[in-house]
Amino acid sequence: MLQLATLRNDPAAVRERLAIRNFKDLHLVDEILSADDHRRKLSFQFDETKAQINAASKEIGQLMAGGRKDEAEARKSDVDGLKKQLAPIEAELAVVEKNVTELLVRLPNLPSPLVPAGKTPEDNEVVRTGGSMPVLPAGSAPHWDLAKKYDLIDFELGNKITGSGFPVYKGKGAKLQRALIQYFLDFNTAAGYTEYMPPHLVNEASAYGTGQLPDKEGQMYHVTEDNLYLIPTAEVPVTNLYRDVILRDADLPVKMTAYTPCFRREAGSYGKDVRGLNRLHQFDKVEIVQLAHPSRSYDVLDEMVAHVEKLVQSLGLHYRILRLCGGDMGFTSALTYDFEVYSAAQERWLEVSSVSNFESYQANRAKIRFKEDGKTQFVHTLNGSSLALPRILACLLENNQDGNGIVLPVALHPYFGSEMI
RNA sequence: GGUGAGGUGGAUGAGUGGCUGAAAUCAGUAGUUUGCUAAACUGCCGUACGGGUUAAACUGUACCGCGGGUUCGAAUCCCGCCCUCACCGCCA
Repeated sequence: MLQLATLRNDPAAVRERLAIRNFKDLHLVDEILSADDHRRKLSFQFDETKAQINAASKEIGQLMAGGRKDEAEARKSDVDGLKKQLAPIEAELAVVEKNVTELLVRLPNLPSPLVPAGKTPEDNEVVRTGGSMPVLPAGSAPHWDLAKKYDLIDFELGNKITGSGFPVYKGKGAKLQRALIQYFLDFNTAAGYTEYMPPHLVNEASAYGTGQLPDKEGQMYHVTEDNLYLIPTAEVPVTNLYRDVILRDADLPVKMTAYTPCFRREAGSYGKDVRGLNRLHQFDKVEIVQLAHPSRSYDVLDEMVAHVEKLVQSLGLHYRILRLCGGDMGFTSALTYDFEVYSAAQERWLEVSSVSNFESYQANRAKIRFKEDGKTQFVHTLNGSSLALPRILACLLENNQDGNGIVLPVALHPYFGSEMI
């Protein structure tokens, strides 16, 4: 969530920034400020009254010790009166404090100045394009046909044992998944990211820490029996490794990478978007996460984008990098770059990575801080996919089909053990 | 799942009603000194929200797993919850 100080310092600027992402409830800014004002007044009253009570209590102790019982009793009745005053203040303060937080959580992050105005994906800015447009031979097929032809993925079996959106990878299909995961992890650790294998279920505090709760409650699978959530991305457990931690400035940046399956309910999705590997309830992804010094976070973002770009390039895919417009950006992000690769058989771009700077928005929720020159402040958190597997696989299959099989990029040969499927 | 023990500041660990926001040790940090791959000594060293100040200094409140209760006063007593550990049971 945003820091109250940000709102207090320049509410007009906050409204202006929020307008970039077409945020409608701009009145929340003033509501929060006046609620906070109220909070501060009550808090002051509470503190003052409580100070009197504390002082009196101390005195009573001394009077009792000195055997001056009558005076002590008199002071006790003073305290009684103060406590009667305090009760309503305390009750109201609790309500107001809760109210301030609830309102504040409803504000999305402020878009960085680089974010273009706009409402829909069409308004996203193409930053650059790379690789070359694949030319397919006659009779080429979309990946769901190829997956069947080469017996790589069995969607029907997935339907049978779980449901749609839960594919079963088989034989070389399964091995290719494993090869991709290992290749991605090696690529990331070579760039200085520490590899983690986190739990795939998280508790409520973790889901709140990275902003999945309360906004995206319905998007996660919820194990109600134990009140745990299946992770929608490794970002959640990995970022939360540092929840409630105060680092030293010398510790920054913290660079982490993890492979995990990701679970998403994707309520409301339908149509050709969900065909084959395009949109799944369970998929595999390798994620990179960094905790950065605020003054360096945009350099770090550029570095992460360059890192993912090299990885995409090494797979020989035609790609483009988009700077998301205000209307298309995630709730918690300040600036997001999406990577899309071109699916030749489907003739459409597929998102395979999303690299974002959350500035202090997540850090404020998760209380991830660092100390510099004696001052404690929030880190900036960043993360990106490096990479999500299904759509990469879709493009690899479609773009590299030559009638006899699938020609794999050189980078994967040592991991897959052969050059073709 | 059963039984028992326990959750205190970065770590270890004292603290069973007021002198404790919390001893001591370690780690960290600033400095002094002697000097050689380090030792000794001294100071500082939790977080949040307020008041105050140009900024400090200074100062108030809350927090000893979480929530509630008893009391003039709670880390300390009571209740509920969560978690951890040990042993047993089960089991990859």
